[in-house]
Amino acid sequence: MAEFCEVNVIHEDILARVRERMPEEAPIFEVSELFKMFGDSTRARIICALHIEEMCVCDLAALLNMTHSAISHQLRLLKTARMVKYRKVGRVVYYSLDDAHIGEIFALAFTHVMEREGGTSDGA
Amino acid sequence: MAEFCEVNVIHEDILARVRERMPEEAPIFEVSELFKMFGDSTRARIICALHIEEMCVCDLAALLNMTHSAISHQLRLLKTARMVKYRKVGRVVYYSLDDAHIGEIFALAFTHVMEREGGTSDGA
DNA sequence: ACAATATATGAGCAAATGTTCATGTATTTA
DNA sequence: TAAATACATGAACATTTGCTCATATATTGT
Repeated sequence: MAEFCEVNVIHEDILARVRERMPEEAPIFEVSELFKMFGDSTRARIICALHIEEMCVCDLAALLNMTHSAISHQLRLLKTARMVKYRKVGRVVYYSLDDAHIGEIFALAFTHVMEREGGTSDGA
Repeated sequence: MAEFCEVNVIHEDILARVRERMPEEAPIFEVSELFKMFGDSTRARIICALHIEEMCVCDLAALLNMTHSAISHQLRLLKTARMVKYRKVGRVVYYSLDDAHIGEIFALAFTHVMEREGGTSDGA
């Protein structure tokens, strides 16, 4: 029974090297928050749609066959995560992707998934 | 009171165009499942570490300051999502990223986050 | 064979998440 | 001004998630 030294690291060398090159916790946390937004199929479909064209809440609801409320809640999250922007025309609010990177990241992941299992190469 | 037609689509033209180019639901679902794996800071840190070097459960637990059990549970999820692979040497199990794409996707998102708010450009 | 070690896993639990429902706000039209 | 429309949002609720704890399995060393 080791009563004093409970430090139980198998490979100190590996650990040292990884610690050296490991990024700060804060940016990793932010990246995971960004991915979290992609990580729900409703939001993923919204992003996918907005990657094609600017849309209003009503059209998104019709496209995804969901209530306006559900869409609106999700858009609020995407807005907070700075992934979508909007412009108001009268009482209609048009949403679009806030940054080209958002579409790129989604497209890269889509390609990965399609390559993984001989997909039908649908354009994303 | 419209009693018959409850179809309430604002922009039929936009909707038609988006429907035309929208990918199937199944692959979008898979992409969101993939992103879900990135969308937790513990898993994001694991992926980040394995992007640097192959590691065993014990070392990962030490690096991230978490229990072996927690790490093991997360590795099981990553394994199921085909994001990590492993090799056994005696009773030690070394994990590494299963596909180069995984690292690419993470790196791209990391870059996006760092560019967004003048980060310290830590290599991911 | 037995103890120690490295990892895996099921159950339980608190916290987070996504939807619905009801209601509020802003804008347009009659 | 009043009704209708497009959207936003708080509360409630069921589901999912991620951790801990206990226990199981496999491998090594004595």
